[in-house]
Amino acid sequence: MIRSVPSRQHDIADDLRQQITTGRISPGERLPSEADLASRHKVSTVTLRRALAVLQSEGLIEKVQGRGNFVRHPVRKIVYVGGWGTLDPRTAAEPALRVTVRSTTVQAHGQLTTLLKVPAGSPLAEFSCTSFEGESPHGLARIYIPRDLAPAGLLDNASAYRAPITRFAVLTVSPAAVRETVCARPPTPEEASTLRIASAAPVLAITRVATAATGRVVEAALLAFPGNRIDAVFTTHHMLDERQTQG
Amino acid sequence: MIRSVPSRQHDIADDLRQQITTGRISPGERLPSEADLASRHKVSTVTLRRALAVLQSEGLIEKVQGRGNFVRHPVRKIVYVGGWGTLDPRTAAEPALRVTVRSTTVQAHGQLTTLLKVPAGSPLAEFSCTSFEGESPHGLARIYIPRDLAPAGLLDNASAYRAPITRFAVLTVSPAAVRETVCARPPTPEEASTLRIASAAPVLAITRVATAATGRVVEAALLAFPGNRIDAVFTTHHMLDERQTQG
DNA sequence: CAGTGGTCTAGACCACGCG
DNA sequence: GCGTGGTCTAGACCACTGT
Repeated sequence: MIRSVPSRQHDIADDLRQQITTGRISPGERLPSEADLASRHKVSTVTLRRALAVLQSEGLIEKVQGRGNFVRHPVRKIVYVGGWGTLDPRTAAEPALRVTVRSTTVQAHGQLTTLLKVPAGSPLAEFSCTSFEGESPHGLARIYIPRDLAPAGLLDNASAYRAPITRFAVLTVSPAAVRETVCARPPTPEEASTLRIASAAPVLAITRVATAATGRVVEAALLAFPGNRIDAVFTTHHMLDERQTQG
Repeated sequence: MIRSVPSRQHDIADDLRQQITTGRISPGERLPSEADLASRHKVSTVTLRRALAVLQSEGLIEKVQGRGNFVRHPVRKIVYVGGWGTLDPRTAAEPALRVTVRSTTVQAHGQLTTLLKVPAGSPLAEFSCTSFEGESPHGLARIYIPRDLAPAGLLDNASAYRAPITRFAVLTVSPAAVRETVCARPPTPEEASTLRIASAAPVLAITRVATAATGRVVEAALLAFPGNRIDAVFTTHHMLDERQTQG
């Protein structure tokens, strides 16, 4: 058995997890201070903090320096719908989320030149998006579009734009192809603080490149979500020109 | 500035990361013992171990109890190709990987009944796959197929099966639709030990459900990869007017 | 200011791997 | 047995948040 030596930190994590999932501690509520919890469970602060780190990596609690540890609101998993495709019913039923959008113009550099296949220095419209679910942020995006393709209105009045926020979509036309690359990685310091996750908690990072029928790349998006708060769903339908042996 | 107080653990992590990425410590090589490193950097063992945890969560090192900390082989990112689609050129160029496959018959239960849309207790063929890149494991899969759809030969002679291993494909026919759900989460204890990652290091978990044209679910696969060692790529083509021909 | 989390120390003991 | 990593302690000091 792997758990032959049940570590104190996991015992405590299990105990607190129980209290959270059974509702004995309500979402939004503050946990007792770490010093309290440590003395209650008769462990050192280091051990107690490791227990909390487990819960944080599971997305159950949120740490705020100087204020305390808080139970996150019920893990209503956000659904990211890949492929610019049809909307999942669950997405349509998404609760109201707030999205802040800030748009600027930047020059292509580094990775962006590769993704967008433009020379360095090309003017790009950059949209920095952060979405919130109530208080807690739950998504980050930087979307880059060649300057001449950016919808004019957006640059002036970004806040008026109401988009399918789980996708951070800005384009108004459907591209011919979308390639999305997904990986799990530790958050950058900026992401960790913005999303209120631990530097140990993974983010689900999605790099989305949309290409027009002409082959021109019309959008590159760098998205980051708290790994435990999102499911990215990709649906692929196969044309019937392939052999279909299922009766 | 976020780094106003550059923590010792990050300084050390940065230093070691430098030595690893510049090749001053070779892949496969063992790092000095934690006690050594701690005294060299003049930090406590706890702090040094936190520094190593950072590198581990980045997939740079591998900890082996009783033996030491080892530099992982160059992060050759595995590419998981979603959607049962055409193979990415990079996938075709994948190095030889070893895959172990163990097949058994189980009865549908829990989540499986939902995924496969079969009643509890239905006979399923289960394929437990582990793939290795040299020494290090880099992927886990459990694939479930309704018993009557399982290729007969596989059940008897699984080892003979050589499949596109980055996809853990078992089906020999293309399904009509594939839905893949991706999330990042902490590994289960089993995954952590099999993949040799920390319990804090995220796995990229992919749940794949393949459906035939009839609507019958012909496969459910639960995949887990070390988050930092894989990119999952999903490509969606939109054929609004143009009938695409891949190629 | 008091209370909280964030980082760190200088030890200790245990479990594992290997000769 | 010995060296290794894994867990833990009982403090300490700093940075942040609120009053």
